[in-house]
Amino acid sequence: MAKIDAARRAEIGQEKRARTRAQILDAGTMLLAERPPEALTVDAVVEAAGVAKGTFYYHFQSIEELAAAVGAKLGESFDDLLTAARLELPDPIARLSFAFTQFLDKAISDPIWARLVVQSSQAPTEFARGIRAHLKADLTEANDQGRLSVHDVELAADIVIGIWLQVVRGSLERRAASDLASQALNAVLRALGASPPMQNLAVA
Amino acid sequence: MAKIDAARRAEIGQEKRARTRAQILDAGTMLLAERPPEALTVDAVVEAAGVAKGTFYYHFQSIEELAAAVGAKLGESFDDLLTAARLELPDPIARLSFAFTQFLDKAISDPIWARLVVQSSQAPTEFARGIRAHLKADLTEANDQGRLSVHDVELAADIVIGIWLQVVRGSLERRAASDLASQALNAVLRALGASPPMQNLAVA
DNA sequence: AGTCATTTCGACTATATAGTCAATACGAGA
DNA sequence: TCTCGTATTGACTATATAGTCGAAATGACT
Repeated sequence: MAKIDAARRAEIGQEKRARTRAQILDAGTMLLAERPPEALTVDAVVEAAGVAKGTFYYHFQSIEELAAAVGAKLGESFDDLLTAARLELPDPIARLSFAFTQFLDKAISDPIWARLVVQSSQAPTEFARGIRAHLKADLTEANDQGRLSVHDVELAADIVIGIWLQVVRGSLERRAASDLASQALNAVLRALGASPPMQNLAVA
Repeated sequence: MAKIDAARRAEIGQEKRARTRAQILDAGTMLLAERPPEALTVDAVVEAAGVAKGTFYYHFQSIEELAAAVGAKLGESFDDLLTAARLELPDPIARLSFAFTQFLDKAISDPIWARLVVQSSQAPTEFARGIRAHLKADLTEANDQGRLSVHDVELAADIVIGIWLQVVRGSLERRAASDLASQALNAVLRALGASPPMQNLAVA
């Protein structure tokens, strides 16, 4: 007897636990891509994840908590797409353009991700506010440099986000044209009254 | 006895019936402005409408049918805002601009309507397709006149709709600036690469 | 006041979904 | 093989929602 290493025991379970949690999270991701959280049932999740009902409640307190976890994961995916750009591009419009294109390319190549983002855009979540905050920072900087026709930053953000979201919706319903991303980006820049970033960056 | 006029009887009930149906429709409109149809329950509707459950099923077969009726009513409200413009404005860009502004003004002055439209934009309904069809017709005509930079009509439609929807969302969360509508319209026209309509709208 | 087609009501049964918990399975180390 | 902390299971109770239906109310007309 004697030695009962609690920490070790917890460690042991961790892998199995993490795997099951990931299963549930993936199932939730898939389901939340096609319906709003209000219409998501625990039964549907456990069936899709292939686990028992009790297991769901062992990992999450409620559907809302699962939805929050999915939202957090989604937020990370956005950060992943951005980190490279944020450091290397000093020009705010170039940064904005790069991010816009990155996100759009991702949406076109990963429809489930795209559907999830579109669904999430309905009820402003934490990650959505983060994205908007970054965008507004870039827009403010560009505006301070006198490079925008739209001086209202909130409106400018709505223009960028609005076009992006609707173009993504369009790409989910119709086949996306090959030059859709650059076409959409140009439209955004024209809408903002911003000239395209000077030199060609890695945008092309 | 003798005379039992069935047609007359039906006519009698009509007024009461119409009133109750309108109550349910209004309640459904209010509730669908704040949640998606998948999350709407019959109990919630009948409570909001102040009628018994059986009454709901006497008028509608299901929540989906109610949602469709609300959608149809919404479609009519769009048509009402358009009919004046459609006949009097021969210029497609002027027409588009007028409609955009009309819809935006309506959204700003009627938040419930705005919320309902935003909610409805998630799952493309019949009326949404109608709006888009009209828009595409105007855009096609303008493009045929060589007045657009965006030649892809689907993309052009997504730009207009996307900006509109997101600006409406913004106006629901923040206070709308006084010149929001014209600012947004100018952004749309720039995005499309269309010069603003000539001076007076009454002339081509 | 009486008649009767129409409308409304709400109690009732079905079913679906939420949330709990005692029992079981798992698996690394003794 | 056995122990024991952790993870998983699924049957079970609660509650919520769907959908039905006989009874009651309504009101124009006689």
